[in-house]
Amino acid sequence: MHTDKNVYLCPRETKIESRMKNKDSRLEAIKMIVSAQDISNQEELLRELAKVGFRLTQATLSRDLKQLKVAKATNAFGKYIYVLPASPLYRRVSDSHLTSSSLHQAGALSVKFSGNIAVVHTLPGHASHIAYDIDNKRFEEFLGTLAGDDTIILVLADGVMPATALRRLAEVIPGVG
Amino acid sequence: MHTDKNVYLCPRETKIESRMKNKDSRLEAIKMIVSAQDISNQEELLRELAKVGFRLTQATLSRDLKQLKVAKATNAFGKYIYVLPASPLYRRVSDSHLTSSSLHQAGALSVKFSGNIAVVHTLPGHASHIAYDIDNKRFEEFLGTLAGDDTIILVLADGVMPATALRRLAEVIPGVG
DNA sequence: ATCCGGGTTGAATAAATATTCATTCCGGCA
DNA sequence: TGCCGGAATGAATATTTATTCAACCCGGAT
Repeated sequence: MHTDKNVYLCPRETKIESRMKNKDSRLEAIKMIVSAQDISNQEELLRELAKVGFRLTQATLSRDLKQLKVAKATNAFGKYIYVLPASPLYRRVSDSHLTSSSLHQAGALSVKFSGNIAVVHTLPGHASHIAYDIDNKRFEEFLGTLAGDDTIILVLADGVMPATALRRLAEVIPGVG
Repeated sequence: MHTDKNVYLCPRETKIESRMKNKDSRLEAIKMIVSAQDISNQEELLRELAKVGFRLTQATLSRDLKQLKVAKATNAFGKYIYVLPASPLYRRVSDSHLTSSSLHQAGALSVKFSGNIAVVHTLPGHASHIAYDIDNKRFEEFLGTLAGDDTIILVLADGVMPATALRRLAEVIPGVG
């Protein structure tokens, strides 16, 4: 038995729209709750949803979570919690790496240019680490990096001069240039 | 009945060290496998581990995953997969809604061009998957792709315009362009 | 030596979660 | 109008995952 037809009274909305709205707002509520508190399982979440007026079964909730791509993870205290997929806008910023720059000085060996490509050679194993730091700076001059073990390929934006690129790289790899 | 005492023969290691090493290398293997391929459930992971010589039960695997904080999530294609916490893909966010443009849906975040190179940024961990899809299309316009964790470098054939490349990419990444 | 405690594990089981199946509610179309 | 198809949903069920319990191994303290 569905309750939708009783829940939405606005005469200007078709029932389909009402149901959509119902589901959508439920999904919103789920996101809200999951991000606001530690939810360990679906029953718990069901209870929270009930508090806000959403009546649904575990089956539906499971489908909702799948649609929202909510994941079940373990927090620092070994407790299971649901987490939202991270928005790319809030990507993690490297903290510890950037400070220990003297390591990088030893890590990077050379930078060479060809066309719109720069190739950075590093000590074996250091490439992804350094590339990670470069990425986190989000320089407009660099479209992206791709790291192997001891080599980074760095794509420069159109029209960027090697000298400019070197200046940017110097922020990550002191001693370069 | 445990098999540890039969498994490790090196006389220079104490049994405790052996067991630690065993578990540690097993955890390493788990991280490796989980980051390299799409694992949907623990049985699947058990089979992969068996291929590499690790014998353990689902109970132990469950504990390992909890310790590693591996999360079960849903990928862009609605399939359940395990993801490592190291990737910032899953973390707690409080304010932001899931800005799910269709780009985002497919795991791709942006496409930029420079000269004969296109750089595709993706959600962490999605690059090789998307690159794989691009490769499978065997577009004449693309000479090849190279994928890292969240970046794809795509080499365009001579004379191919960004607009053309975008049209091709749109076949793989709905919403591009 | 003997006990105690912490850590690891498997088997069995409990708990949690996903899916199947059936139903309802439309909207579109012949 | 009546029929078809798709979306949403709940109940029941299947599947998956976590935990309980007992056993074992060791190291250190008594």
